[in-house]
Amino acid sequence: MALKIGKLAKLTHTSAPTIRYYEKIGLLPPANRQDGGQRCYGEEDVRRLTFIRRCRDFTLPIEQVRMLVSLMRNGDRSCTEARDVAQRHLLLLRAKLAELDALERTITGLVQSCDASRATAPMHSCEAWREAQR
Amino acid sequence: MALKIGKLAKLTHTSAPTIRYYEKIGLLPPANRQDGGQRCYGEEDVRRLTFIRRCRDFTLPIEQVRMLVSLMRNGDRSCTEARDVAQRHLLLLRAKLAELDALERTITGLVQSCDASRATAPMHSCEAWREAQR
DNA sequence: ATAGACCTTGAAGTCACTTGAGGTTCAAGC
DNA sequence: GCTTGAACCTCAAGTGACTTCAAGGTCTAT
Repeated sequence: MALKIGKLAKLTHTSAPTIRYYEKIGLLPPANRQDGGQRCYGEEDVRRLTFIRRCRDFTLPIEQVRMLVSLMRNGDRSCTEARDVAQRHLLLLRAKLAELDALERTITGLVQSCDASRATAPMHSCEAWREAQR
Repeated sequence: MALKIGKLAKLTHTSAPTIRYYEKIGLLPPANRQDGGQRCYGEEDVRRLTFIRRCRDFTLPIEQVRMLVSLMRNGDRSCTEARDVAQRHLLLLRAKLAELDALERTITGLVQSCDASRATAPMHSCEAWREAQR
């Protein structure tokens, strides 16, 4: 393997500055370096960063992600604490999925009605907008 | 009707400061005031703020929400522009739904495995963590 | 009429990046 | 071997979207 930062960023849907930022705040461990000083990564890093990004996409705060990740790494503690964090956010996550689903329906309807009215009609004739506001 | 800011905040899952902030940056119109100077709102505001919050939950930037809302209000323009914004974000939204779904499965598995191992076992015996990192 | 919840403004603080400046390393083509 | 250009480096400052604070005014229930 041996990925450079740009490749890792692409694989995990993040950005190079974000990865450096995570390293700086200790969410990722200091990366191994090549001779020239450039960071290089392996598969483990891909898995870990993917997990972190998913948590962040769901707006789990950095401090809680840090806790989950640290508990994942040193296996000498009970997982109760981590389980509780996970459990709490699972409820939130489900609520959020429902909200996003509602938004998806709203916007899908919007787009379809706009298309149906041939895209050149004035807004007030675009039923979708009235719908979207309900 | 006639809601005060706190009630509106509760109904729309926002906060009073957030509502004032939205008014300040022009995302919401200046609110009607009672005698004492306190803001009062109606059903229209509930609908509008709910739509705004859903967009924000999905991290649509304020400027794009502003555009959708403004297009919604003055019906004298073609809806093409709004349709495009909506369409672009619909794709993103679906990708995000898939990601959140993946996270939900990961975390559900995590919680279940933790429960199964009786919550007192050390982390390394908690299969869920290894799973979560895939 | 007075306690306590709820409201007002403006300014400062916070979180999680993101961008910019100015320089170094690396892989490819000549 | 040399050059060119993309991708990398560090450090500091900037940004978006709130959130919190300070210092007060208003409203409702007892």
